[in-house]
Amino acid sequence: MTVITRFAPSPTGLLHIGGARTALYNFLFSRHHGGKFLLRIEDTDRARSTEEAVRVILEGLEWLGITPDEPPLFQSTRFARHVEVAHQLLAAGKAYRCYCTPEELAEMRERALREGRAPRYDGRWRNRDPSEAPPGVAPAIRLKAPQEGETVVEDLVQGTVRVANAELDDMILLRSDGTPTYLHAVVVDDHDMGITHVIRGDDHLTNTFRQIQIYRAMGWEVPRFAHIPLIHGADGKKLSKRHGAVSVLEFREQGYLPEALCNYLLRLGWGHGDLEVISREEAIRLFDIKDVGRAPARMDYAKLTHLNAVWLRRADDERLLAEIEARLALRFGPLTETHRARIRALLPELKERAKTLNDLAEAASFLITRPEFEPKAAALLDASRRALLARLAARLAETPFEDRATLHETLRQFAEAEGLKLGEVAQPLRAALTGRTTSPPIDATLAALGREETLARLKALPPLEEAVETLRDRG
RNA sequence: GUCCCGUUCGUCUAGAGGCCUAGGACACCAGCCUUUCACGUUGGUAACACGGGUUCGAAUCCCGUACGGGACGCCA
Repeated sequence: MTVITRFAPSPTGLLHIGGARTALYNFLFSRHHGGKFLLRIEDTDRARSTEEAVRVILEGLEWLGITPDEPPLFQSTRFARHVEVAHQLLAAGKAYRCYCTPEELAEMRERALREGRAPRYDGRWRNRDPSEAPPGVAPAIRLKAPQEGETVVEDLVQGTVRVANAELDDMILLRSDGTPTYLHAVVVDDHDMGITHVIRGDDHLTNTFRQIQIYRAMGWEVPRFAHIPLIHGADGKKLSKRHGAVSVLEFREQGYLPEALCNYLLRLGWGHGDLEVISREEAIRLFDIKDVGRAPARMDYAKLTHLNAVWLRRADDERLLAEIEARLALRFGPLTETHRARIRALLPELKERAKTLNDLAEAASFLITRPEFEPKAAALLDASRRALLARLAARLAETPFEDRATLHETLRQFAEAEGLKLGEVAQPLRAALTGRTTSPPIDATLAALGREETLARLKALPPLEEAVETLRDRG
């Protein structure tokens, strides 16, 4: 049997990391078993569904590399089929029309709650004769669910979960306005799509019992289920639109790499020994739904960021260059080939130091624009250091810049001649060239910037007394 | 309220009765490396929710308690 899984988000909000992880697990599971992964957009709630949300889901999945094997199916297009199945059930005597009014149901619920019972439909139309139907009332169609025995889910994650059928009431299949309910539509679609494994959030676990009853009533094969725990926010509360649920696209904007986010999401609720850094290929090879934990996990940005730094260091330089360029161009306009060459030259050093693409772009910015000086850097550029740098400039004017080792040696000899330690030369130089007190190694920085630009910056050092004063005033 | 699920360092997890003096990762602290910052590296702080069983032996099995989560809709 070919494994077919699906991700079935409703386009009423964002694609947040909880949804993204569900999609990832479905994807990995199907790939691990050489099967298919499908996408179904559950847009039956027309009032709340938006095209924008659909776009965000599609774009988010695309970015994460979790793409379906077939074009997405929109649930709203399946309306007629949902109705058809409900009527089949009706004709087979496995469903019935219920003429209860909303007021009646509300009262039923209230009384149950008051008497400490679970709020359930009491089945008052289950066995009534259709001739008793009140005139002018449009009926809902309810499933004639078994009342005795129990319904069991052999869940791949949760294990065997059973509930007494007496706990379940007769669910509505078709509303009185003729539209299908979610629970019914999902079953019909999953069946028609040939879904073999339903992997979803464990907030659906208790829905599963009712869904199984529909499969049974139709005589359909019941798929395997795997209910994975929800992801909670950093504060341990459920992720919701109002509460820490950010779109996966925001992670992209913040400079996270899709492979890092996937790696993080994979490890959130799943583990394989001591493995932490896991590629897509390894994930496909190792992923087993049985290894998914049962407790909800919390989002931890620090770990995500760490993983991002790991993947950043492994990333291809040209790809990173494109990402940096896209970000810097927003601030400084199009880059020139000279700029690109500088970034390329320093990239191996820059990527060691960055946690996100945004960090990386920021750290590279001095290569394409004259720096603004941080107070601590400005403080390094007092009169005597400026004189020192002027003497150094004369030496650098005669030094080839192609080779880091040569530059390093030049600096070392210069420092020695001045009776200084290397750092006492390197720090003012770094400050003058980058405007900061931290940067990649000074020889690499010089080499990337080139002789012409280096000398120009040393010559054109702006007066920075003001900054120095400010720093002094602050203590 | 009823039903369902869960509970190992701050966080993510390893752990399928003896391999556990409970391992790894992030974060944190200290040291080393060093031209700054990172990287790297060495070490450290830190957990089996609680109470009863079962067993020669329990983080692992059973029961209860507490706490957390989810579901109970003519929402999805």
